[in-house]
Parts: sequence; structure tokens; C-alpha cells
Amino acid sequence: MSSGKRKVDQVDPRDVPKAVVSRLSLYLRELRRLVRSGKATISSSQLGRLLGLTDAQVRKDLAYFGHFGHPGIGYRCDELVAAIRRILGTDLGWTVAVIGVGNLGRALLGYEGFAAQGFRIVAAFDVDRARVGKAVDGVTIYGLEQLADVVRERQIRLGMLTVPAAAAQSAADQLVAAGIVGIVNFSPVTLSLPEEVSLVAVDLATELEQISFAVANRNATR
Amino acid sequence: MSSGKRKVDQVDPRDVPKAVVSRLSLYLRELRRLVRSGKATISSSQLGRLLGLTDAQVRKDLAYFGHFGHPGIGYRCDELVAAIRRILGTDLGWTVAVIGVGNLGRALLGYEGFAAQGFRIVAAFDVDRARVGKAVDGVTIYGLEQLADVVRERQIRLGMLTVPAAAAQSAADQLVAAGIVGIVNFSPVTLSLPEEVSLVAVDLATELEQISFAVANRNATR
DNA sequence: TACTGTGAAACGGTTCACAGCC
DNA sequence: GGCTGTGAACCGTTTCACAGTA
Repeated sequence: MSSGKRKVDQVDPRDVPKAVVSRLSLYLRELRRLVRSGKATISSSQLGRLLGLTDAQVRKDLAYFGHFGHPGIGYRCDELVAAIRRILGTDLGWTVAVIGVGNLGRALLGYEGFAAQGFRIVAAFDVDRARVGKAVDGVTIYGLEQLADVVRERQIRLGMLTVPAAAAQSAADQLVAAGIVGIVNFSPVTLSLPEEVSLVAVDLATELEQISFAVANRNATR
Repeated sequence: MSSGKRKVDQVDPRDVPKAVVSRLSLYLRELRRLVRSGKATISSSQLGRLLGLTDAQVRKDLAYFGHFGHPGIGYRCDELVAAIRRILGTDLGWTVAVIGVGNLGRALLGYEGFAAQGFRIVAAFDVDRARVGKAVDGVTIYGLEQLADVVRERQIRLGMLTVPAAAAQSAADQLVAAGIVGIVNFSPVTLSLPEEVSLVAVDLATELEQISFAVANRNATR
């Protein structure tokens, strides 16, 4: 507590609802677009309309983290972009590894959306010797046995897992042992990880199943 | 109401919480694995432990749709697989198109997890003339202008959208015009669609941002 | 006037705890 | 004894409505 009356109105980030955090990503994406299109300020109701949310929700979400708005004006787009990036931690710059260089892994290596958001893929890993040593989109592919070394040397902090289901838990264990702090799991398995490692799971088949359910149940009660 | 006292204890599927439906996919995935490994029955608490959920949650979720369990026994794995497939509608067999054959689109065309869950990708579309006419993983690539015709002929019902952000809304509009009933959107834009078309959005950068937030806020209040 | 920030109310989902059943 | 199905209590999130501010 060095000096001044630093107002502590922020909440402990750990008890912010998960839904709020994922909307933050949406706000960020839309705000960047607005900045690019030259818009200087935006109100909660305009932003909400663009994203299919209510104005109150937008304000409540942002208010978890501080006072970013200007009454009578709205939110300054560039200011809010900077604030959200800082909240999400994407201003820190993250190094990422891709584990599993199949179809999906290759797609991630070539995905342009990551760099702009502060994520740099610096290495890929695979068990297939035919792939090891090659590079895809400028990223070198290493053997899985080199994981620990490369993670240490290149200071890799996050991993994206795109290996076959049967190999996923073991690959995840290796990532954890190598000291990685967060994993996005694209393999269709439920991983069990120590709770100090963050996990987000994405299952492509599951996404289609959600659509299937919605469509199959569109009309009234069976 | 042909005969018998058909008990109507099911709830209108439209007011089942979304979270329940996405857990259904998890149950299904795990149950299939259990069936494959020869397990005949499973209790809600075992299934919950495998997925990181409570036993009560598993039972409540399933009870939205009927009485699938056997007191004293648990759930019969194969029975429950069939029930969930029917609930999700994946037993109906869906035809799917991929729009945008870039890195991610190609990965989807080669993704093996879809067929097993009842989804068949029967066509792909792209604006790039160099790609049109070719096939990827046995799926023919058509020009985007052929969308309406091919969707009709091949009776395509769902679409996966993997085009650049700038092209996404227009492509989505074309999908809707062609009569598609559900879209999984991988393009980093918020689409606006008529509400009779179902939508699931997956943003890869957003997933990494969730991890970033979790890791950056792992420790106590700043 | 136009807008934010926020308590309070309303809503919806999860957990609890137990009756009923095998 | 072991397990499901479920009403009731609990808890977290969303919506409402308005005081406060530029």
C-alpha cells in the first residue's frame, strides 16, 4: 500500500461468473471491429444490440472489473479494448504449443486469428516420425519426447491438444509435467488434470449435437 | 393417442436448460466408451465421477427426458446410449455442408469424429475457383453460387461455417436462403439469423482467451 | 438529455436429502 | 444395501428500475 487512496472496487476475479468472462471475449471482438471502423464511443445498449444482449447485462459485466464507462457518453472503444485485454490477460503475450499435428492441429498452426489476440504458437509436437523435423506454417514439429525440453527452452505456457482420444490423457499428463499452465483440449475425452492447470474443452462433434437437439426439438411437445 | 396410458412425464424439450443438453453430449461420449469397454451398467455417481459432476446432477439431467434408470442397479449403458442419441436427435442422421475450405474447413472435412455420431458431410463450398471441382477427403468442393442447388439436391440440413470474418454474414444469409436449419459458426463474427435457424458459435481465439483469464487470475486478488 | 453503475427483485440452475424401489 | 427420481432449499445470474453524473 504505497500511496494514495487506491479504490478497491474490483471483485476477486476468481468469483466472476464464467459466462461473464466468455462474453468479455465477445465484447472485445466486436469493439476491435468498431475501432477499425472508426467508431469512437459506444453505449451499452448499442453494444448489446450488436451481440444480442441487453444493455443491463453489458453494464453489469463490465462493472465487475471497474468503472470503464462515461455517463452521458458511453464507453470509449479504444479504452475499453485496452481494458478488456488487460482483464483477460491477453496483453501479456502467451506462448502456445500444439500437440498433435493431424488435420486439426495443422489448421490451428495456420489459424490467423491467434496472433492478433496475443497468442503465439511457437512449437508443435507429434509422435509420427514422418512429421517430426518438418515445419508447418513456420512452426517446427518436434517429437513428443522433446516436449519437456522445448517447453522449458521456449518458455511455453499454454497447450492446444489435438491428438486422438486414446492418446489425450497421456499427452495432457506430459504437458502438465512439462510445466504448462493451461490447456485447450480438442480431443474427445474428459481429461483429469491437477486443479492448478486451467482447462477449456472443445468437442467438435458435441457442437453439432447441440444443433441437432435444437433442430430436432424446434416444434411443440412431441 | 392410439392406445394405452402413455405417461407424459417429459418436459417440453425447449425449456430444458442449455447446460443440460451439452452435458448430454458428454454422457453420450463417455457411455459409448464404457459400452466399448464392455461395461453393462453404471450408476449416476460413477458416471459423475468420470466427468467431474455430482451424482444428483447426472440423475436430474437425465430425468428431464424420462425414466432411464433402474433403482438398485443404475443405468444400462447401451440403453442409455440409445436414449440419449434419440433425445439429441443424432439417430436421425444429418447431412452437413462445410462452407469455406481453408485450413479449418479442410480439418472438418477430414474429422473422423462426425460420422460415428450420425453426421455426414456431403458437400463443401468455397469462392476460390482454384479449389472448386476438387475433392477433399472424398467430399466435392462446389462454388458458393451452387449452394442453393446442391443443398436442395443433396438435402443438406446443417452447415459449418469456416469462412473469413468479412464473408461470414453473407455466407450465412445464403445458407438460410438455401433452407438450412442449423449452423455451427467458426468464423469470428456474431451472426444475425432468423430465429428459426439454430446457431452454435465456436471461436478459437475466444477459447484461448478463457484460458488466459483463468491463468492470469489464478492467484489471489491483485 | 443521454448515459452509466448498482441495489433489489426475479429467475433459473444446482445441490440436498429423502421417499420409493430393486 | 444400493440406487433412482424428485420436491424443496439454496445459490448464482439476469433483469429491473432508478439514483447519480457529465
